[in-house]
Amino acid sequence: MEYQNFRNHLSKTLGVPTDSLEVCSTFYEAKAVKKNEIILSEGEISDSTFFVEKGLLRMYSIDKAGKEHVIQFAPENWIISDTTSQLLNEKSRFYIEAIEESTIVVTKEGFFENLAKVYPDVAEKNQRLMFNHIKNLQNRVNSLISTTAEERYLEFLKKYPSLMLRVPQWMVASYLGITPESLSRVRKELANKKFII
Amino acid sequence: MEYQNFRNHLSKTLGVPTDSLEVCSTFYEAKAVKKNEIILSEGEISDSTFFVEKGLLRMYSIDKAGKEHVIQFAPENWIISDTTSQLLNEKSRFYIEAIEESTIVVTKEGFFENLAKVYPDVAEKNQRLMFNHIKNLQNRVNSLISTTAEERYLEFLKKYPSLMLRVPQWMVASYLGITPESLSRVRKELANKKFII
DNA sequence: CGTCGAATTGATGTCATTCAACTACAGTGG
DNA sequence: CCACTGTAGTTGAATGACATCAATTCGACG
Repeated sequence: MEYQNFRNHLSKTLGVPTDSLEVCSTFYEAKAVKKNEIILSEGEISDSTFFVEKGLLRMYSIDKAGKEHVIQFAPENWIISDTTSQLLNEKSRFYIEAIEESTIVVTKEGFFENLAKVYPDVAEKNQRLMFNHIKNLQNRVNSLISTTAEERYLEFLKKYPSLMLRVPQWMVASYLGITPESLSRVRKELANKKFII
Repeated sequence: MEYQNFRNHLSKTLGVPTDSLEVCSTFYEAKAVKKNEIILSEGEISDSTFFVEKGLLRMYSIDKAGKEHVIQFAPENWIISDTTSQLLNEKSRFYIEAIEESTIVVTKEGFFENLAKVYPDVAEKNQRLMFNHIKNLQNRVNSLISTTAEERYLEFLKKYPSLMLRVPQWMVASYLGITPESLSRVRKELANKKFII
């Protein structure tokens, strides 16, 4: 069956039956994206959300100096979107790009509303997901203003154990808010202290 | 009339008439809080949101070393709550405290749901507010990983022009993720460059 | 007026950046 | 199959940004 992860995820997080997708089949479509393909660019307005069926995406910004800064990674079963662009109808300040060859499910405007019509508690469950997102962002802010690069790296390893193996090191550095060189040194330090990596 | 700001705010952001509050009057109450009074502590579980009718609140964390880190300020007409504690039912990791003597409106669990029953598009409008919150947090993360202390200070001044006059400088430093000493020097630098403060 | 926290300032230390050089390795085209 | 190229990662030396510690001043308020 297609969209297996998508179905399971919706079932698990929104509490709808796995065959519930038929009711809003016109509101989503699968898309294969190649490595390094950009599916959302700065300045675009998009009302889509992207569910990662397989593969790995990242969201990042580019500053005036031309440097990239990773805001978020999205491996399998994650939903990623620029909420600003999506609901507030503003131009996106971010890029979303595939780090690996991926399969994503693009849900269009109205998908969740439509699902909510048939399964009323979808709206509430959906809200819960958003709260979770806010929680993660608050944690990230908190950690950025209160911890060192080394601590943030250890947090990252703990929270996303397998991601380090799939994401280029310089992107992780960017996510942590440091340079690739600094991360390299942090890792060396940790290796010396016999924290195995 | 009481709760003037609260009514106006709900009317403006949620599109309900200013006299609509009667329908859910059992779901909120005003509260006067003194300066330095803590209305939510780490470890507590709270299903309330706090609307600032008058005054100024802040949300902050305390790290292992005992240092405070300001996550957010909330002046008049802001809503502040620990979303984690509120909807995910986990213990709060933050404190919420009054910086000035304040009047707040505490809305209890069910307030928005109840309002939404009578005014159906409240739910959607409410979601929009949450997206806005996410947008702000993303901006903050982006700025923390990509800009210097000076840039962040200037951003802060631009975004919250009057707040600098009401918030002790060391709290602003904490919000920016630097020490009070550093902020003092940043300000001195800017003064030299003839950016008037 | 005296006290206490806030803010400033200086001296010094630490962490992370920058720039540059070098290695390792994967992908490309001849 | 090998040479060429480009990107990732590491390392070193110098620099810069911010932190820490200590001393002093400022200012609000009882």
